[in-house]
Parts: sequence; C-alpha cells; structure tokens
Amino acid sequence: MSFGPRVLIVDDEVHLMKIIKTCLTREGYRVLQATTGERGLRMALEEKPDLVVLDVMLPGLDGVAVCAELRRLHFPAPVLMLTSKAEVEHRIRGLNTGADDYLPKPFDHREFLARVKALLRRQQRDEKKSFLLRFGDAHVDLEKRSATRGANPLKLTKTEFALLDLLAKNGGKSVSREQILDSVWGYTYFPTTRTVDTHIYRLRKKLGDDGEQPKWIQKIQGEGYCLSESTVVQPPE
Amino acid sequence: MSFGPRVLIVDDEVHLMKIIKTCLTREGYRVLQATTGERGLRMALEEKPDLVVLDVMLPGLDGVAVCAELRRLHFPAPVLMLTSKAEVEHRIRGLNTGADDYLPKPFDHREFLARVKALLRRQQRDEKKSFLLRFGDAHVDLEKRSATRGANPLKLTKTEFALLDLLAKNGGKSVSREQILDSVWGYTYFPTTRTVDTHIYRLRKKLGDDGEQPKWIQKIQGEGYCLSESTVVQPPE
DNA sequence: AACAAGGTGTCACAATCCTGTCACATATCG
DNA sequence: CGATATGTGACAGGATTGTGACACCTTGTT
Repeated sequence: MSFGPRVLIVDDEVHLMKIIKTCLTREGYRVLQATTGERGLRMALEEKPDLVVLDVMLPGLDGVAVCAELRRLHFPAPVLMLTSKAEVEHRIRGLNTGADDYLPKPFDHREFLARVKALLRRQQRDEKKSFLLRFGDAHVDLEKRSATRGANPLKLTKTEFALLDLLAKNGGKSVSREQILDSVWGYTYFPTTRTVDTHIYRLRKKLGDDGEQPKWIQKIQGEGYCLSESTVVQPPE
Repeated sequence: MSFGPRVLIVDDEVHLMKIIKTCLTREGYRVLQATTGERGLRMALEEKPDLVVLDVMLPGLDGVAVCAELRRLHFPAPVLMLTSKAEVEHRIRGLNTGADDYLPKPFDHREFLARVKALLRRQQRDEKKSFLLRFGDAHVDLEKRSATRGANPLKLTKTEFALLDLLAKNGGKSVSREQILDSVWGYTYFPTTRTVDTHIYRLRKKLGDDGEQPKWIQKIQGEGYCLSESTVVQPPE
C-alpha cells in the first residue's frame, strides 16, 4: 500500500549489505546504508529511519558505541544488532547499551526479516496512543479495533479504522484529502479523490452521523475533514 | 532500596556455581541454589524465584525434564538454560521445551549477566495474563493447561493453548496474523498465514464457537483475531 | 438574483481481497 | 505401527473497496 518503513543498515561487509538490501527492498522497505560507525550515526540522526540495523564490528566507531550514542541522544527508533559468533563479548554489551534485539551471524534471511518486522510492529504499537472516541451512542476503541453502536457491536473495516486513526491523531485540526490519501493509502497508490469521500460517507453512516448536518465528522470546504473535539473521550494516561 | 530479584541456580558443578553466585550477588541479586534436578524443581515451586538458571546436564532429572515439568505446571518465571558445547545442536529443543533463552558453556560471565538482565526485563514487560476463560459451556484453564466442555474433558493441543494464551494476554485487543505467527511459531519457523486460520477454525470447533457468527473468537477483517471480553473469567488474585 | 464552476454527498457495481472450510500429505509421539 | 497433531493448497462464499454517474451544495461573480 504505502512505501514501507525506512531502514538504515550500518555494516562494512559489502557483500552482506547487498544481500540484506535486496531482502528488505523486495519486501517494500526503503533502505539507507552506511559503511562506518560515524556515517551511520550521522545518517541516523539526519534521516530518522524507522529502524537501524547495526553490525557490531565496524571500522572506527563500533556498533556498540553507535548504539550507546543514539540512546544517549534519545534516538527513538529500535536497533537490531548483528553479531558474529566470535564477538561474544560484544553481544553482551549490545544488550546492555540499548539494542532492542540482536541476531548472531550467519543468519537465515527469513529470520532476519521476521525480527525486523516484529521490531517495527512493536514500535508502531508503542506509538499508537489508544484513543477512545464517542459519536453519540457509538463508541470506538482505536486500540482494540472494536466499536459499538448502542448495545450492538459495530463492524468497521480496517480502512475505516485507519481513517479514524488519522483524524483522531490530528485532534480537532482539519486534515486535507491529500494528507488522508498519503497516510491511509500511501504515496504509491493513487485513488480518485472520490474514494476518500465515499469512505467518509460510509463511516458517517455507520456512526449515525448522517443527519442534516454531520456533527462528528465535519467537512472543511475546499480543505478536507476533521473530527469535532467532543468525540475524543480519553487520550489515556 | 529494595532487594534485587531472586535467581535460582540449578547446577551440580560446585565451582561454576560459586562463580555464578558471586557474579550475581555483586549485582544485587539474591541467589538460591540446588544441585539436583529434583531439588531444583521443588525449590522453584516453593520459593517462586524471578528467574531459574538450569544446567542441562544434571544427575537424576536433567535440565530439559525440569524445564518441561515447570512449564507443564505453568511456572511463570523465565528459564535460562545452560548447555555445553556438544549440546549446541540441541539448543533448539531446549527452546521448544519452554526455556526462554540458552547459553552455551563455557560462557563469559558478562554475557551471562546480560542475558539474566534481559530475561528479567522482558518478564517485567509482559503483562499479567488471565488464566481462566469461558466459552459458553466450555471452560479453559490456561494455567493448568486443561479444558472442559460441559461435563466432558476437552483436549486441546499445545498449539491451541499457545494461541489462546496469546489472545488472552491481549485482552480484547485484536492480534494480527503476523503477531500470532511470531509469538506462537517463533522467528525461525515460517508457516503460511493459512495455518493460523486453520488453527482458529479447529479451536472454534472444539469450543463450540462454530455457529453462524463466531461469538468468542472474533475476526477483525483484514487485521487478525481477538477474544471477546466476555470470555475472560477472572485474572487470579 | 441568477449563474457558473468546482467541491461533496450518495449510491450501485464490478473487481479484488479475505476468511471459513476441508481434504490431504507430513510430521510427531508413543 | 496406529493415533494424533500439524501444515498446505484449493475453493467458494463473503466482505471490502475503488470508481463513475449524478444530484446537491458552496462560493464567488456578474
């Protein structure tokens, strides 16, 4: 659907790098590369990738040092550390300096992929604030992905949840159609603008917001849509 | 300042034991010891340590057996298994019997410490899960790993228990197929997503949730599955 | 006030994707 | 061996979704 997350690989073994890159690219990730600790560190800070894959053994600043520095600067993305068997000693420090996972070399590329995905998912989940929304007698829990209308369960599709997610994240601020398309459908897909309207229409209908004047999901003429603030029940904790 | 976590070591090599003990004590852990599988098992159940370190090679009950027994009783703390070099090939088996991590001997004491810490951290993160589930006339005890349907005992396979475990741990929240694969099948095995559906299908059938509308195990279209909240009877204590 | 021009709401429909179901081949266990 | 458990592919029925057509609304202009 969308461009995948961006992954920075810091490794000096060109061959391995190539393999990893192919592997990730094929799955739709965007790959950034660096071959020394220093460049990796700089690139991480500048490009803010969603995940960093760090080889422990690097010329100059080694992986552990890079990781420690990233953490010291409160770099938010997860770090996956690659260690070779001979580097046992480093592996230790790897876990202690804030790497979120590590993988001993040589590894199966599928396992590598599985861990990458898992780390990104976890990240995603942590970021996602669990919002509760209320539309009259309809309640929506964005975290559990469940909804009710009065006493009855209400079935929303994943696109509808994604839409609400986006609108809720922006509070009462209006969100343009373009933003919506980018966020829900991704940059690589180009549906008609009609598509957004249709989904808004369906949402409103399910939520009972189909009176004369939509109360909960409001349009900003020539601009986009926004959630009326009264719908946000609880940004938790 | 509180006492550190309690770690039970089960090993018959006195020398190694001594080293480990010093090592842990210096870091503020409280150390319990046992030199045979039987005593280790008993002590684990009685003292309920926060972590168990198990040598595979033990007189009498060996490490794998102890671990299996602990898991059968749904012992909650993580288990770190110590294996000698020759047993490396078996380490996968070790993991399959319920050990949370393993460490080949001889090991660097710093790596040992790192893994201990990592396990305890992970433990801390894991939320308390609910142990008793009810699906109409079917009851499932995740702790005892037993189930009944009406008056009859109901046999669930270990995969099915693992599935329920995961779903229950996530409360009413939806769990994606990928999460399910990672958690139940692990990073090193790669079944089709079809596999998940089939197991859900079998579970539903056994639990009697195969009416028109599945009531207990619900699908979130395009997303995954979740347990309806009414199935959770009571988190203990 | 009337009009033009583009933005929106509404909806039916076909294409596509997702899930339930099951038979069958393997794997595992005793 | 037999019995049970597990993974896979095929398939049908359902659910979801993008699209176009058309009516209606807004806005700004004569």
